[in-house]
Amino acid sequence: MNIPSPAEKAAILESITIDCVIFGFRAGNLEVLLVRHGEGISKDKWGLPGGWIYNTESTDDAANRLLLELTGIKDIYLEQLRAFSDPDRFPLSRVITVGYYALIKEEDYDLKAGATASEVAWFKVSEVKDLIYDHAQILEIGLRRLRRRIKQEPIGFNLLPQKFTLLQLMHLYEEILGKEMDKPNFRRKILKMNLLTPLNEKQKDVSHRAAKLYQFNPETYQQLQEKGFNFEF
Amino acid sequence: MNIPSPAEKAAILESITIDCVIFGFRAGNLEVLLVRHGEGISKDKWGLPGGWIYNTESTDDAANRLLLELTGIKDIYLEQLRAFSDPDRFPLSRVITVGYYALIKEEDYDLKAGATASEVAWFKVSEVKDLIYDHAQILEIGLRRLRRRIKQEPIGFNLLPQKFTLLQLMHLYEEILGKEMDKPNFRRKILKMNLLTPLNEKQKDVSHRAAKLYQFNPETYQQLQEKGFNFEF
DNA sequence: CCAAAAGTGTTTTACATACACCCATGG
DNA sequence: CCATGGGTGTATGTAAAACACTTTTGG
Repeated sequence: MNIPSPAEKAAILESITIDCVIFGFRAGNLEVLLVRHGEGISKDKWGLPGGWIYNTESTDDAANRLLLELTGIKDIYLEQLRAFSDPDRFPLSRVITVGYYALIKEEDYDLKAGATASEVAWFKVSEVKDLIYDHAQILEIGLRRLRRRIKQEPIGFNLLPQKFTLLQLMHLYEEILGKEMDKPNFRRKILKMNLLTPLNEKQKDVSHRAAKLYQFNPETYQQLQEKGFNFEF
Repeated sequence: MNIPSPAEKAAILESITIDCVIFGFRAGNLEVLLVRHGEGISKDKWGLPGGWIYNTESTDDAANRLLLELTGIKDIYLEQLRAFSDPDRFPLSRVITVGYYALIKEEDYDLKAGATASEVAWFKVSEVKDLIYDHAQILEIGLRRLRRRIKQEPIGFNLLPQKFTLLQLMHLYEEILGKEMDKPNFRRKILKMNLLTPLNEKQKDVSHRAAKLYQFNPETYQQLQEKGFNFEF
Protein backbone atom coordinates (compact mmCIF):
# COMPACT_ATOMS: atom_id res chain seq x y z
CA MET A 1 0.00 0.00 0.00
CA ASN A 2 1.33 3.43 -0.92
CA ILE A 3 0.25 6.91 -0.15
CA PRO A 4 -1.92 7.81 -3.12
CA SER A 5 -0.78 10.51 -5.55
CA PRO A 6 -2.66 13.84 -5.62
CA ALA A 7 -4.47 12.75 -8.77
CA GLU A 8 -5.51 9.51 -7.15
CA LYS A 9 -6.57 11.23 -3.96
CA ALA A 10 -9.48 12.92 -5.66
CA ALA A 11 -11.03 9.60 -6.62
CA ILE A 12 -10.56 7.58 -3.46
CA LEU A 13 -11.29 7.62 0.23
CA GLU A 14 -8.08 8.64 1.90
CA SER A 15 -8.27 6.80 5.16
CA ILE A 16 -9.93 3.49 4.31
CA THR A 17 -8.62 0.46 2.50
CA ILE A 18 -9.62 -3.12 1.78
CA ASP A 19 -7.75 -6.35 2.47
CA CYS A 20 -8.81 -9.82 1.37
CA VAL A 21 -8.17 -13.19 2.96
CA ILE A 22 -8.69 -15.78 0.23
CA PHE A 23 -8.60 -19.40 1.34
CA GLY A 24 -7.92 -22.40 -0.84
CA PHE A 25 -7.35 -26.10 -0.24
CA ARG A 26 -4.78 -28.27 -1.97
CA ALA A 27 -3.29 -31.63 -1.17
CA GLY A 28 -4.86 -31.70 2.26
CA ASN A 29 -3.61 -28.25 3.25
CA LEU A 30 -5.48 -25.06 3.88
CA GLU A 31 -3.83 -22.26 1.90
CA VAL A 32 -4.12 -18.49 1.69
CA LEU A 33 -3.54 -16.23 -1.30
CA LEU A 34 -0.82 -13.58 -0.89
CA VAL A 35 0.64 -10.92 -3.15
CA ARG A 36 4.15 -9.55 -3.28
CA HIS A 37 4.15 -5.78 -3.45
CA GLY A 38 5.86 -4.21 -6.45
CA GLU A 39 6.24 -0.71 -5.05
CA GLY A 40 5.91 1.50 -1.98
CA ILE A 41 7.24 1.06 1.54
CA SER A 42 6.35 -2.62 1.58
CA LYS A 43 8.02 -3.36 -1.77
CA ASP A 44 9.02 -7.02 -2.14
CA LYS A 45 7.15 -8.02 0.98
CA TRP A 46 4.18 -10.38 1.06
CA GLY A 47 0.75 -9.31 2.23
CA LEU A 48 -2.95 -9.79 1.65
CA PRO A 49 -4.34 -8.46 -1.62
CA GLY A 50 -5.92 -5.08 -0.96
CA GLY A 51 -5.98 -1.37 -1.75
CA TRP A 52 -7.90 1.89 -1.85
CA ILE A 53 -11.64 2.35 -2.25
CA TYR A 54 -13.11 4.58 -4.95
CA ASN A 55 -15.55 7.29 -3.89
CA THR A 56 -18.26 5.71 -5.97
CA GLU A 57 -18.07 2.08 -4.91
CA SER A 58 -19.10 0.12 -1.84
CA THR A 59 -16.48 -1.83 0.07
CA ASP A 60 -17.93 -5.03 -1.39
CA ASP A 61 -17.35 -3.72 -4.90
CA ALA A 62 -13.90 -2.44 -4.02
CA ALA A 63 -12.89 -5.83 -2.63
CA ASN A 64 -13.96 -7.59 -5.82
CA ARG A 65 -12.28 -5.05 -8.05
CA LEU A 66 -9.00 -5.08 -6.13
CA LEU A 67 -8.88 -8.85 -6.08
CA LEU A 68 -9.32 -8.94 -9.84
CA GLU A 69 -6.72 -6.23 -10.46
CA LEU A 70 -4.09 -7.78 -8.23
CA THR A 71 -4.62 -11.50 -8.70
CA GLY A 72 -6.83 -12.08 -11.73
CA ILE A 73 -9.55 -13.70 -9.64
CA LYS A 74 -13.08 -12.55 -10.33
CA ASP A 75 -16.72 -13.22 -9.58
CA ILE A 76 -16.33 -14.83 -6.19
CA TYR A 77 -18.37 -14.37 -3.06
CA LEU A 78 -16.46 -12.17 -0.63
CA GLU A 79 -17.79 -11.80 2.88
CA GLN A 80 -16.86 -8.91 5.10
CA LEU A 81 -14.90 -9.75 8.23
CA ARG A 82 -14.87 -6.39 9.98
CA ALA A 83 -12.93 -3.12 10.17
CA PHE A 84 -9.40 -3.06 11.59
CA SER A 85 -8.71 0.27 13.15
CA ASP A 86 -5.64 0.37 15.37
CA PRO A 87 -4.39 3.97 14.95
CA ASP A 88 -0.86 2.68 14.36
CA ARG A 89 -1.64 -0.23 12.07
CA PHE A 90 -0.36 1.57 8.96
CA PRO A 91 2.93 3.44 9.39
CA LEU A 92 2.52 6.28 6.89
CA SER A 93 -0.86 7.68 7.87
CA ARG A 94 -4.04 6.90 9.74
CA VAL A 95 -5.81 4.21 7.72
CA ILE A 96 -8.61 1.89 8.70
CA THR A 97 -8.96 -1.27 6.66
CA VAL A 98 -12.02 -3.40 6.01
CA GLY A 99 -11.22 -7.11 5.86
CA TYR A 100 -12.94 -9.56 3.54
CA TYR A 101 -12.68 -13.28 3.21
CA ALA A 102 -13.61 -15.92 0.67
CA LEU A 103 -13.21 -19.60 -0.09
CA ILE A 104 -12.39 -20.74 -3.60
CA LYS A 105 -11.48 -23.85 -5.54
CA GLU A 106 -7.85 -23.23 -6.43
CA GLU A 107 -8.05 -25.21 -9.65
CA ASP A 108 -10.79 -22.95 -11.01
CA TYR A 109 -8.64 -19.83 -11.19
CA ASP A 110 -5.49 -18.77 -12.99
CA LEU A 111 -3.46 -16.39 -10.92
CA LYS A 112 -2.17 -13.32 -12.70
CA ALA A 113 -0.31 -10.65 -10.75
CA GLY A 114 -1.41 -7.14 -11.74
CA ALA A 115 -1.52 -3.49 -10.69
CA THR A 116 0.83 -2.98 -7.74
CA ALA A 117 1.43 -6.70 -7.22
CA SER A 118 4.60 -8.18 -8.69
CA GLU A 119 3.72 -11.73 -7.73
CA VAL A 120 0.76 -13.80 -6.49
CA ALA A 121 0.93 -17.18 -4.85
CA TRP A 122 -0.75 -19.66 -2.53
CA PHE A 123 0.85 -20.31 0.86
CA LYS A 124 0.03 -22.99 3.39
CA VAL A 125 -1.70 -21.21 6.25
CA SER A 126 0.38 -23.13 8.76
CA GLU A 127 3.58 -21.81 7.20
CA VAL A 128 2.71 -18.16 6.60
CA LYS A 129 4.93 -15.67 8.36
CA ASP A 130 6.10 -12.05 8.24
CA LEU A 131 3.10 -10.41 6.68
CA ILE A 132 3.06 -6.63 6.35
CA TYR A 133 1.23 -4.27 8.72
CA ASP A 134 -1.48 -6.07 10.70
CA HIS A 135 -2.19 -8.61 7.98
CA ALA A 136 -1.31 -11.49 10.29
CA GLN A 137 -4.14 -10.36 12.55
CA ILE A 138 -6.55 -10.07 9.65
CA LEU A 139 -5.62 -13.57 8.52
CA GLU A 140 -6.14 -14.85 12.04
CA ILE A 141 -9.61 -13.31 12.20
CA GLY A 142 -10.36 -14.80 8.79
CA LEU A 143 -9.32 -18.20 10.06
CA ARG A 144 -11.50 -17.90 13.11
CA ARG A 145 -14.45 -16.92 10.96
CA LEU A 146 -13.82 -19.89 8.68
CA ARG A 147 -13.68 -22.30 11.62
CA ARG A 148 -16.86 -20.94 13.10
CA ARG A 149 -18.74 -20.83 9.80
CA ILE A 150 -17.80 -24.32 8.73
CA LYS A 151 -19.50 -25.66 11.83
CA GLN A 152 -22.72 -23.87 10.95
CA GLU A 153 -22.94 -23.99 7.19
CA PRO A 154 -21.62 -26.34 4.55
CA ILE A 155 -19.18 -23.79 3.17
CA GLY A 156 -16.45 -26.40 2.94
CA PHE A 157 -17.72 -27.38 -0.50
CA ASN A 158 -16.40 -24.11 -1.87
CA LEU A 159 -12.88 -25.31 -1.25
CA LEU A 160 -13.21 -28.69 -2.93
CA PRO A 161 -13.40 -29.59 -6.62
CA GLN A 162 -16.84 -30.06 -8.13
CA LYS A 163 -16.60 -33.81 -7.61
CA PHE A 164 -15.12 -35.19 -4.42
CA THR A 165 -15.13 -38.21 -2.16
CA LEU A 166 -16.50 -38.35 1.35
CA LEU A 167 -13.04 -38.84 2.76
CA GLN A 168 -11.71 -35.77 1.00
CA LEU A 169 -14.50 -33.80 2.60
CA MET A 170 -13.71 -35.29 5.98
CA HIS A 171 -10.04 -34.45 5.62
CA LEU A 172 -11.01 -30.87 4.83
CA TYR A 173 -12.93 -30.68 8.08
CA GLU A 174 -10.09 -32.27 9.98
CA GLU A 175 -7.59 -29.80 8.55
CA ILE A 176 -9.70 -26.74 9.24
CA LEU A 177 -10.94 -27.73 12.66
CA GLY A 178 -7.69 -29.35 13.68
CA LYS A 179 -9.16 -32.58 15.03
CA GLU A 180 -9.51 -36.16 13.94
CA MET A 181 -12.87 -37.59 13.03
CA ASP A 182 -14.48 -41.00 12.85
CA LYS A 183 -14.96 -42.09 9.25
CA PRO A 184 -18.14 -44.17 9.59
CA ASN A 185 -19.85 -41.54 11.69
CA PHE A 186 -18.84 -38.72 9.40
CA ARG A 187 -20.26 -40.61 6.40
CA ARG A 188 -23.57 -41.24 8.07
CA LYS A 189 -23.94 -37.72 9.34
CA ILE A 190 -23.13 -35.93 6.13
CA LEU A 191 -25.21 -38.31 4.02
CA LYS A 192 -28.23 -37.94 6.25
CA MET A 193 -28.21 -34.19 5.62
CA ASN A 194 -29.07 -34.82 2.00
CA LEU A 195 -26.68 -32.15 0.83
CA LEU A 196 -24.71 -34.49 -1.40
CA THR A 197 -25.74 -35.92 -4.75
CA PRO A 198 -24.04 -39.24 -5.41
CA LEU A 199 -22.63 -39.48 -8.93
CA ASN A 200 -22.33 -42.59 -11.06
CA GLU A 201 -18.63 -42.12 -11.05
CA LYS A 202 -15.65 -43.31 -9.13
CA GLN A 203 -12.16 -42.17 -8.43
CA LYS A 204 -9.53 -43.13 -10.99
CA ASP A 205 -5.86 -43.93 -10.76
CA VAL A 206 -5.84 -44.67 -7.07
CA SER A 207 -4.00 -47.62 -5.65
CA HIS A 208 -6.86 -48.82 -3.52
CA ARG A 209 -10.56 -49.35 -3.85
CA ALA A 210 -11.99 -46.41 -5.80
CA ALA A 211 -14.37 -44.21 -3.83
CA LYS A 212 -17.68 -42.94 -5.10
CA LEU A 213 -17.75 -39.30 -6.11
CA TYR A 214 -20.31 -36.83 -4.82
CA GLN A 215 -21.24 -33.29 -5.57
CA PHE A 216 -22.78 -30.61 -3.39
CA ASN A 217 -26.46 -29.95 -3.95
CA PRO A 218 -27.24 -26.24 -3.51
CA GLU A 219 -31.00 -26.69 -3.86
CA THR A 220 -31.45 -28.98 -0.90
CA TYR A 221 -29.17 -26.64 0.99
CA GLN A 222 -31.55 -23.78 0.26
CA GLN A 223 -34.47 -25.77 1.59
CA LEU A 224 -32.59 -26.81 4.69
CA GLN A 225 -31.45 -23.28 5.40
CA GLU A 226 -35.00 -21.97 5.39
CA LYS A 227 -36.02 -24.54 7.97
CA GLY A 228 -32.92 -23.74 9.94
CA PHE A 229 -30.43 -26.47 10.68
CA ASN A 230 -27.31 -27.29 12.53
CA PHE A 231 -23.97 -28.41 11.21
CA GLU A 232 -21.93 -29.63 14.15
CA PHE A 233 -19.09 -32.06 13.74
CA MET B 1 -24.45 13.57 11.98
CA ASN B 2 -23.19 16.86 10.60
CA ILE B 3 -20.40 17.80 8.31
CA PRO B 4 -17.58 18.58 10.73
CA SER B 5 -16.30 22.16 11.02
CA PRO B 6 -12.82 22.98 9.70
CA ALA B 7 -11.43 22.94 13.20
CA GLU B 8 -12.96 19.55 13.85
CA LYS B 9 -11.76 18.19 10.52
CA ALA B 10 -8.15 18.31 11.58
CA ALA B 11 -8.79 15.96 14.49
CA ILE B 12 -11.04 13.36 12.90
CA LEU B 13 -11.23 10.95 10.03
CA GLU B 14 -13.40 12.61 7.43
CA SER B 15 -15.07 9.66 5.81
CA ILE B 16 -15.67 7.20 8.64
CA THR B 17 -18.14 7.24 11.50
CA ILE B 18 -19.43 4.95 14.23
CA ASP B 19 -22.99 3.86 15.02
CA CYS B 20 -24.05 1.82 18.02
CA VAL B 21 -26.95 -0.61 18.41
CA ILE B 22 -27.56 -0.94 22.14
CA PHE B 23 -30.08 -3.56 23.19
CA GLY B 24 -31.99 -3.68 26.45
CA PHE B 25 -34.81 -5.81 27.82
CA ARG B 26 -37.73 -4.55 29.85
CA ALA B 27 -41.11 -6.00 30.72
CA GLY B 28 -40.67 -8.84 28.30
CA ASN B 29 -39.71 -6.65 25.38
CA LEU B 30 -36.45 -6.29 23.52
CA GLU B 31 -35.58 -2.60 23.27
CA VAL B 32 -33.02 -0.48 21.47
CA LEU B 33 -31.44 2.79 22.55
CA LEU B 34 -31.99 5.75 20.23
CA VAL B 35 -30.99 9.41 20.32
CA ARG B 36 -32.80 12.41 18.94
CA HIS B 37 -30.46 14.67 17.03
CA GLY B 38 -30.19 18.25 18.23
CA GLU B 39 -28.62 19.74 15.13
CA GLY B 40 -27.69 19.15 11.51
CA ILE B 41 -29.67 17.79 8.60
CA SER B 42 -31.26 15.12 10.76
CA LYS B 43 -32.29 17.53 13.53
CA ASP B 44 -35.21 16.25 15.60
CA LYS B 45 -35.04 12.82 14.01
CA TRP B 46 -34.23 9.61 15.83
CA GLY B 47 -31.22 7.49 15.04
CA LEU B 48 -28.57 5.27 16.54
CA PRO B 49 -26.00 6.95 18.78
CA GLY B 50 -22.87 7.59 16.75
CA GLY B 51 -20.39 10.10 15.39
CA TRP B 52 -16.91 10.85 14.11
CA ILE B 53 -13.70 9.04 14.97
CA TYR B 54 -10.63 10.88 16.28
CA ASN B 55 -7.34 10.37 14.46
CA THR B 56 -5.82 8.93 17.58
CA GLU B 57 -8.40 6.38 18.64
CA SER B 58 -9.45 2.96 17.43
CA THR B 59 -13.05 2.40 16.36
CA ASP B 60 -13.60 0.46 19.59
CA ASP B 61 -12.50 3.47 21.62
CA ALA B 62 -14.53 5.84 19.47
CA ALA B 63 -17.65 3.76 19.98
CA ASN B 64 -17.26 3.82 23.74
CA ARG B 65 -16.52 7.53 23.83
CA LEU B 66 -19.43 8.47 21.61
CA LEU B 67 -21.84 6.35 23.57
CA LEU B 68 -20.77 8.06 26.77
CA GLU B 69 -20.96 11.54 25.28
CA LEU B 70 -24.37 11.05 23.74
CA THR B 71 -26.17 8.85 26.24
CA GLY B 72 -24.20 8.80 29.49
CA ILE B 73 -23.56 5.06 29.24
CA LYS B 74 -20.02 3.94 29.92
CA ASP B 75 -17.83 0.92 30.45
CA ILE B 76 -19.81 -1.60 28.47
CA TYR B 77 -18.62 -4.28 26.11
CA LEU B 78 -19.24 -3.16 22.54
CA GLU B 79 -18.74 -5.65 19.75
CA GLN B 80 -18.16 -4.62 16.17
CA LEU B 81 -20.83 -5.58 13.67
CA ARG B 82 -19.17 -4.56 10.40
CA ALA B 83 -18.67 -1.59 8.09
CA PHE B 84 -21.63 -0.17 6.16
CA SER B 85 -20.43 1.34 2.94
CA ASP B 86 -23.18 2.07 0.41
CA PRO B 87 -21.84 5.12 -1.44
CA ASP B 88 -25.20 6.86 -1.00
CA ARG B 89 -25.90 5.95 2.60
CA PHE B 90 -25.11 9.45 3.89
CA PRO B 91 -26.56 12.29 1.83
CA LEU B 92 -23.99 15.04 2.40
CA SER B 93 -20.76 13.25 1.56
CA ARG B 94 -19.20 9.84 1.15
CA VAL B 95 -19.08 8.30 4.62
CA ILE B 96 -18.59 4.70 5.66
CA THR B 97 -19.83 3.80 9.11
CA VAL B 98 -18.66 1.05 11.43
CA GLY B 99 -21.51 -0.51 13.39
CA TYR B 100 -21.23 -1.72 16.98
CA TYR B 101 -23.62 -3.55 19.21
CA ALA B 102 -23.99 -4.27 22.90
CA LEU B 103 -26.39 -5.74 25.43
CA ILE B 104 -26.98 -3.99 28.72
CA LYS B 105 -29.16 -4.19 31.80
CA GLU B 106 -31.37 -1.14 31.43
CA GLU B 107 -31.76 -0.67 35.17
CA ASP B 108 -28.00 -0.27 35.61
CA TYR B 109 -27.70 2.93 33.60
CA ASP B 110 -29.07 6.45 33.85
CA LEU B 111 -29.60 7.95 30.44
CA LYS B 112 -28.32 11.47 29.96
CA ALA B 113 -28.52 13.11 26.54
CA GLY B 114 -25.33 14.98 25.70
CA ALA B 115 -23.22 16.43 22.88
CA THR B 116 -25.32 16.57 19.72
CA ALA B 117 -28.16 14.52 21.18
CA SER B 118 -31.17 16.40 22.51
CA GLU B 119 -32.88 13.29 23.84
CA VAL B 120 -32.13 9.63 24.56
CA ALA B 121 -34.69 6.88 25.02
CA TRP B 122 -35.40 3.17 24.82
CA PHE B 123 -37.73 1.95 22.08
CA LYS B 124 -39.27 -1.46 21.63
CA VAL B 125 -37.46 -3.04 18.71
CA SER B 126 -40.75 -4.22 17.27
CA GLU B 127 -42.05 -0.65 17.15
CA VAL B 128 -39.04 1.25 15.85
CA LYS B 129 -39.57 3.08 12.60
CA ASP B 130 -38.23 5.95 10.51
CA LEU B 131 -34.61 5.91 11.50
CA ILE B 132 -32.20 8.23 9.73
CA TYR B 133 -29.87 7.17 6.90
CA ASP B 134 -29.31 3.42 6.83
CA HIS B 135 -29.76 2.99 10.58
CA ALA B 136 -32.67 0.63 10.07
CA GLN B 137 -30.31 -1.68 8.22
CA ILE B 138 -27.67 -1.42 10.92
CA LEU B 139 -30.30 -2.25 13.54
CA GLU B 140 -31.42 -5.22 11.48
CA ILE B 141 -27.86 -6.55 11.25
CA GLY B 142 -27.49 -6.03 14.99
CA LEU B 143 -30.64 -8.01 15.60
CA ARG B 144 -29.44 -10.85 13.41
CA ARG B 145 -26.14 -10.93 15.24
CA LEU B 146 -27.94 -11.01 18.57
CA ARG B 147 -30.15 -13.91 17.45
CA ARG B 148 -27.22 -15.87 16.18
CA ARG B 149 -25.04 -15.18 19.19
CA ILE B 150 -27.64 -16.03 21.77
CA LYS B 151 -27.81 -19.52 20.31
CA GLN B 152 -24.09 -19.98 20.76
CA GLU B 153 -23.19 -18.17 23.93
CA PRO B 154 -25.07 -17.28 27.07
CA ILE B 155 -25.10 -13.58 26.29
CA GLY B 156 -28.72 -13.27 27.33
CA PHE B 157 -27.62 -12.77 30.92
CA ASN B 158 -26.34 -9.33 29.97
CA LEU B 159 -29.90 -8.21 29.39
CA LEU B 160 -31.37 -9.43 32.67
CA PRO B 161 -31.02 -8.08 36.20
CA GLN B 162 -28.36 -9.64 38.42
CA LYS B 163 -30.95 -11.92 39.96
CA PHE B 164 -33.57 -13.53 37.80
CA THR B 165 -35.88 -16.51 37.61
CA LEU B 166 -35.64 -19.32 35.11
CA LEU B 167 -38.89 -18.25 33.51
CA GLN B 168 -37.65 -14.72 32.99
CA LEU B 169 -34.65 -16.14 31.20
CA MET B 170 -36.86 -18.35 29.09
CA HIS B 171 -39.09 -15.44 28.16
CA LEU B 172 -36.00 -13.53 27.07
CA TYR B 173 -35.08 -16.36 24.73
CA GLU B 174 -38.63 -16.57 23.46
CA GLU B 175 -38.73 -12.85 22.73
CA ILE B 176 -35.39 -12.74 20.95
CA LEU B 177 -35.77 -15.94 18.98
CA GLY B 178 -39.46 -15.43 18.34
CA LYS B 179 -40.57 -18.91 19.30
CA GLU B 180 -42.28 -20.61 22.21
CA MET B 181 -40.41 -22.98 24.45
CA ASP B 182 -41.23 -25.83 26.79
CA LYS B 183 -40.75 -24.83 30.40
CA PRO B 184 -39.67 -28.15 31.88
CA ASN B 185 -37.21 -28.83 29.10
CA PHE B 186 -35.78 -25.33 29.27
CA ARG B 187 -35.22 -25.70 33.02
CA ARG B 188 -33.41 -28.98 32.70
CA LYS B 189 -31.25 -27.85 29.84
CA ILE B 190 -30.11 -24.58 31.31
CA LEU B 191 -29.53 -26.07 34.77
CA LYS B 192 -27.47 -28.91 33.40
CA MET B 193 -25.07 -26.42 31.87
CA ASN B 194 -24.05 -25.33 35.35
CA LEU B 195 -23.99 -21.70 34.34
CA LEU B 196 -26.45 -20.63 37.00
CA THR B 197 -25.84 -20.26 40.70
CA PRO B 198 -29.04 -20.78 42.69
CA LEU B 199 -29.54 -18.16 45.39
CA ASN B 200 -31.21 -18.61 48.75
CA GLU B 201 -33.75 -16.08 47.71
CA LYS B 202 -37.14 -16.02 46.14
CA GLN B 203 -39.28 -13.62 44.22
CA LYS B 204 -41.35 -11.21 46.28
CA ASP B 205 -44.69 -9.57 45.77
CA VAL B 206 -45.91 -11.99 43.16
CA SER B 207 -49.42 -13.36 43.26
CA HIS B 208 -48.38 -16.93 42.73
CA ARG B 209 -45.79 -19.33 44.00
CA ALA B 210 -42.53 -17.42 44.30
CA ALA B 211 -39.75 -18.66 42.04
CA LYS B 212 -36.19 -19.24 43.10
CA LEU B 213 -33.72 -16.60 41.97
CA TYR B 214 -30.53 -17.43 40.12
CA GLN B 215 -27.49 -15.55 39.00
CA PHE B 216 -25.14 -16.12 36.10
CA ASN B 217 -21.81 -17.69 36.97
CA PRO B 218 -19.04 -16.26 34.78
CA GLU B 219 -16.37 -18.62 36.12
CA THR B 220 -18.05 -21.83 35.04
CA TYR B 221 -18.75 -20.12 31.76
CA GLN B 222 -15.03 -19.52 31.32
CA GLN B 223 -14.30 -23.17 31.96
CA LEU B 224 -16.98 -24.32 29.58
CA GLN B 225 -15.83 -21.98 26.87
CA GLU B 226 -12.32 -23.37 26.96
CA LYS B 227 -13.63 -26.88 26.47
CA GLY B 228 -15.89 -25.59 23.74
CA PHE B 229 -19.61 -26.10 24.07
CA ASN B 230 -22.86 -25.73 22.31
CA PHE B 231 -25.81 -23.58 23.24
CA GLU B 232 -28.73 -24.57 21.06
CA PHE B 233 -32.33 -23.95 22.07
C1' DC C 1 -61.11 -22.84 46.52
C1' DC C 2 -59.27 -20.91 42.24
C1' DA C 3 -55.81 -19.00 39.25
C1' DA C 4 -51.24 -18.76 38.00
C1' DA C 5 -46.93 -19.88 37.86
C1' DA C 6 -43.24 -23.10 40.06
C1' DG C 7 -41.35 -27.21 39.67
C1' DT C 8 -40.91 -32.73 38.94
C1' DG C 9 -41.36 -37.05 36.50
C1' DT C 10 -41.85 -40.12 32.58
C1' DT C 11 -41.90 -41.90 27.97
C1' DT C 12 -40.43 -41.92 23.37
C1' DT C 13 -37.34 -41.19 19.86
C1' DA C 14 -33.24 -39.72 17.71
C1' DC C 15 -28.64 -39.36 17.35
C1' DA C 16 -23.65 -39.07 18.71
C1' DT C 17 -19.94 -42.11 19.76
C1' DA C 18 -17.08 -45.94 19.65
C1' DC C 19 -15.45 -49.65 17.45
C1' DA C 20 -15.51 -54.23 14.98
C1' DC C 21 -15.47 -55.78 10.63
C1' DC C 22 -15.79 -56.82 5.53
C1' DC C 23 -14.77 -55.09 0.59
C1' DA C 24 -12.17 -53.71 -3.58
C1' DT C 25 -7.97 -52.68 -5.86
C1' DG C 26 -3.14 -51.88 -7.18
C1' DG C 27 1.42 -53.31 -6.46
C1' DC D 1 -1.24 -61.63 -0.25
C1' DC D 2 -0.89 -57.36 1.84
C1' DA D 3 -1.41 -52.43 2.36
C1' DT D 4 -4.66 -48.82 1.83
C1' DG D 5 -8.49 -46.66 1.92
C1' DG D 6 -13.80 -47.62 0.95
C1' DG D 7 -17.73 -48.81 3.09
C1' DT D 8 -21.32 -51.34 6.50
C1' DG D 9 -23.14 -52.85 10.89
C1' DT D 10 -24.11 -52.67 15.77
C1' DA D 11 -24.24 -51.63 20.81
C1' DT D 12 -24.42 -48.02 24.22
C1' DG D 13 -25.35 -43.80 26.29
C1' DT D 14 -27.21 -39.32 26.26
C1' DA D 15 -30.20 -35.81 25.16
C1' DA D 16 -34.24 -33.56 22.92
C1' DA D 17 -39.14 -33.30 22.78
C1' DA D 18 -43.74 -33.88 24.38
C1' DC D 19 -46.69 -33.81 28.00
C1' DA D 20 -48.92 -35.30 32.45
C1' DC D 21 -48.66 -34.15 36.87
C1' DT D 22 -47.90 -32.07 41.74
C1' DT D 23 -46.73 -27.91 44.61
C1' DT D 24 -46.95 -23.29 46.39
C1' DT D 25 -48.89 -18.87 47.05
C1' DG D 26 -51.89 -14.73 46.85
C1' DG D 27 -56.42 -13.29 46.38
